[in-house]
Amino acid sequence: MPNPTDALIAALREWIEVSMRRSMRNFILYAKQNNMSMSQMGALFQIHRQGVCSVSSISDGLGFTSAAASQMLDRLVEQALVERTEDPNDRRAKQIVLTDKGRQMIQESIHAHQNWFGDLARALTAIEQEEVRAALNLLTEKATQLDDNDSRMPKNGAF
Amino acid sequence: MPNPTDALIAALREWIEVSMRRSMRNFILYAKQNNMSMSQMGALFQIHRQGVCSVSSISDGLGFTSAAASQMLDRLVEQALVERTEDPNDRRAKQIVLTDKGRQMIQESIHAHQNWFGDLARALTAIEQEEVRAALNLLTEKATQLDDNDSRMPKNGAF
DNA sequence: CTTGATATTTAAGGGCAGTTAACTATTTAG
DNA sequence: CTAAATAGTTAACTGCCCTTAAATATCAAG
Repeated sequence: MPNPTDALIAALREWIEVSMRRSMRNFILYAKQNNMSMSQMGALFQIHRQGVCSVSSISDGLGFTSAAASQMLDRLVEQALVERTEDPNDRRAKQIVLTDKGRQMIQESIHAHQNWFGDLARALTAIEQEEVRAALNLLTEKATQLDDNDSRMPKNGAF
Repeated sequence: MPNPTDALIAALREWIEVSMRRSMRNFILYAKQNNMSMSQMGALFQIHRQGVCSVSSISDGLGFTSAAASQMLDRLVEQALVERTEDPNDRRAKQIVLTDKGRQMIQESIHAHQNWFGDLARALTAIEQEEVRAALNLLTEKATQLDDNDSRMPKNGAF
C-alpha cells in the first residue's frame, strides 16, 4: 500500500537508474578515451569544486591516504592538469589548483555525460518542459538544503 | 536568451550534478567497503541487467578485451559472486549468472546509493511530492524510449 | 629552544586492471 | 571433410592504485 512518499521514492529510483546509467556510461567513456582513471577524475572534480585545496583534503575526500594522493598528483602534474605550489601561509602544505587544461577536461567531461539532455528535452511538449523544469528545480533546491544540513555530505566530497 | 528547452536542460544539469554527487559518493563508498573496483561493480550490474550473459558481452559492454573479462570473472567466481558454466547450446561459450550473494551485493549497493531519497521526499509537501513524481515518471518514460531508439545506448550497457 | 604535532613526500611492495599474443576447443560454411 | 571463424583461456608483461613505514620540513605550544 504505497503512500505518496513511497510513490515518489519509487519514481526517484527509476529516474536515477536510467539517468545514472546514461550519464555514467558517457562519463566513463570520456575518461577512458583520455586515459584517466575514476580516481583521477574524482580528484579533478574535487579540486574543481574547492578551487584551491590541500593534498590531505583530496585524500580525505576520496577516502585514501595522503601518500596515495601525493602520488596521484605527481601524475596529474605531469599531465599538466593541476599545479602544485607551496602554501605561503603554511610552508608545510601545498596549494593544489587546476590548470586551464584541467578545467577544460572537467568541462568536456561534463558535456560528455550531458550530451543526451537535448534529445530528452525535445521529446517533451512545451508545457511538459515547463512542468518538469519546475519539479527539477524544486528537487535541486531541497537536495542542496539537505547537503547543507547533512554531516555525511561534506562540502569537499568528490562527484 | 534561454528558450524553454534550454531552461529545462539547465535544470537537468543542476539536478544531475547534485544527485549524481550524492548517489555516486554512497555507491563508491559501498564498493570500497567491499573491496570491489568500479570495473567489478560494472560487470556485476551488467550481468544483473542481462540475467544470463557471455564473457564477450561483458567485455563489449565494459569496453575492454575478452581476456580482461575472463580474468576479472576468475576473481568474481572466486568470491562466489558469479557462476560460470558451459553454454549447452554452444560449447565454446560460457553462461555467466549472478549467485545469490552477487544479487545481494547488487541490491545492497543500490540501497546504499539511494538511502537519501527518503530524506529528500519528506522535505516536500504532499502536493509537491505528487507533482515531482509525475514529472520524474515522464522523464523516465521518455528517456527509456530514447534508450530503445538509440544505437549508442545498447541494452547491455553497464550502469 | 625543545617537544610534539602537522603536511607532505619517498620508498618498497602487493594486487588488480588491462594489453597482446599464442593456444585450445567448438562451430559453421563450402 | 576441411578451412575459417568464433568463444574463451592462459601467459607474460606494463602500469596504476593504494598501503605501510620512514623521512623531511614546518609550525605551534610550553
